[in-house]
Amino acid sequence: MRKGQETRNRILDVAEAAVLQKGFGGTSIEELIVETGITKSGFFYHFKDKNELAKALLNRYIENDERIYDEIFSRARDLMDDPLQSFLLGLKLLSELLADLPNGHPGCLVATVCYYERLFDREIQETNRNAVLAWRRRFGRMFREIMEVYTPREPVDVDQLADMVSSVLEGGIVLSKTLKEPNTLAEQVLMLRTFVKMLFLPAIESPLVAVRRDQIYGTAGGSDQL
Amino acid sequence: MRKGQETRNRILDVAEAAVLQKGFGGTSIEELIVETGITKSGFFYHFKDKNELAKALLNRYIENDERIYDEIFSRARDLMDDPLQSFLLGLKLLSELLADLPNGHPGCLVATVCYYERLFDREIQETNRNAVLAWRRRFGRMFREIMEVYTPREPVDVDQLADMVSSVLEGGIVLSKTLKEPNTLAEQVLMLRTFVKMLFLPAIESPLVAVRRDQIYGTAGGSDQL
DNA sequence: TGAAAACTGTACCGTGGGTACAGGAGGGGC
DNA sequence: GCCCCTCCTGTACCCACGGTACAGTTTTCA
Repeated sequence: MRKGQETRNRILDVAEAAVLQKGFGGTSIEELIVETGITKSGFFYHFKDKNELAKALLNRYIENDERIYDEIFSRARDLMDDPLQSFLLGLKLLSELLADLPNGHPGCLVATVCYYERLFDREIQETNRNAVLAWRRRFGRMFREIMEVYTPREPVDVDQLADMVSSVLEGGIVLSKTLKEPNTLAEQVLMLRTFVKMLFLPAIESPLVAVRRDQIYGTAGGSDQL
Repeated sequence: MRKGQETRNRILDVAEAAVLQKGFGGTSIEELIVETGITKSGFFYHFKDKNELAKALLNRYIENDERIYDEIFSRARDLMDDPLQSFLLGLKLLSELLADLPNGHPGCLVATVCYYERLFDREIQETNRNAVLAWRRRFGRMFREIMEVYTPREPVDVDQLADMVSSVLEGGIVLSKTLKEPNTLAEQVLMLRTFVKMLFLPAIESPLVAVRRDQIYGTAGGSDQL
């Protein structure tokens, strides 16, 4: 039982890398079994067909993705008490993590599935949709918390704001991969951070404003701390 | 000569729709010739292999894409004299155009190629890279013009800012397609517009602005003008 | 030690990408 | 009226890949 899981995971590891580079249609089962070091029969013992492989791949990817966001933003939450500062720190940590990926971000499976949709069954499409909705809820929750304390400079819909985080990440990955510039993704995340900062931290300067708001958030020194 | 081009374009039309839904690997030549109403030999008369089809598809897509941006932003330029107002109008027009697409945005071929890269030759990858660089130059040019008149509230790199436009578009497409919510893409573009607006149109209202640069950040009340 | 789990090996099928030609319809230029 | 060129059709064939079927073998662990 343990051995089986191990092999299964090895297949998934190899498959994930291949699929992110070549898409599902471009990845052959043949190459997966060669690289994993098993036989075709062995492969079909673990996954009854390619669709089932995709399902397992996507679920594992989403779980891992969620875990990373959990870690980063809960760490940021521990370090900063203020929800906005905590979120801004989270974005900074995220951008650092992305910048440290040795070969750049390998790609997002959600996007891969999105551009392959019609060949998968409803279940996978629903899983993918739910993953994006989970991002919306995650970041939406954070922005709602922020909005309990801060008033945005411009009127914004919380869900749309939350989606902006996902958009910039997905788009940043595409740009980074296409340009073969690993940094681009990290830079885009920092750009998003600038957006959020500007949206909630009014430029001011004017102490008149802050006083009336029964909260004064002060930051010292240059404008680019976490 | 005219007849040939016509057939070729029909193949490309069918292929583009199919590829955006199922990826290159998921699109069979068989289905293309059935839907186009030609024979296999006919297909290979126009394209010597799938790679050449991809090349033609990508080039046509990019050309069309550029044409659309040219139209939108030059129209905006005609209507507004100020570079910032013109750009903001352009984003508005773009979001309206995207919102009016009957079945939502069909997907971006640049992203499709990006997630399929390894199976194409260097030429296609370079074409794709150049398309993204062209976006960077296009929007970068616009932001540089804006910056001759306006000073951004936060220090930003022009190229990174330009890339933000591409990121939000690419990411918005992925979200929109995955969620099956056509509006999401248009909303994301408007969100980006909000970002640009905030970045260049200083908050306003306090003539005291910048009194003290070693600042006190407060939160202001309702502040939702352009 | 024995049953279940985790495979291997072999053989076979259909589909799809691709090649190789041979030939035919239709139009334009001479 | 003929010829040539473009734009195809038809046929036949090859290999890679996804997938099935199933019999047999090794490994694991209770």
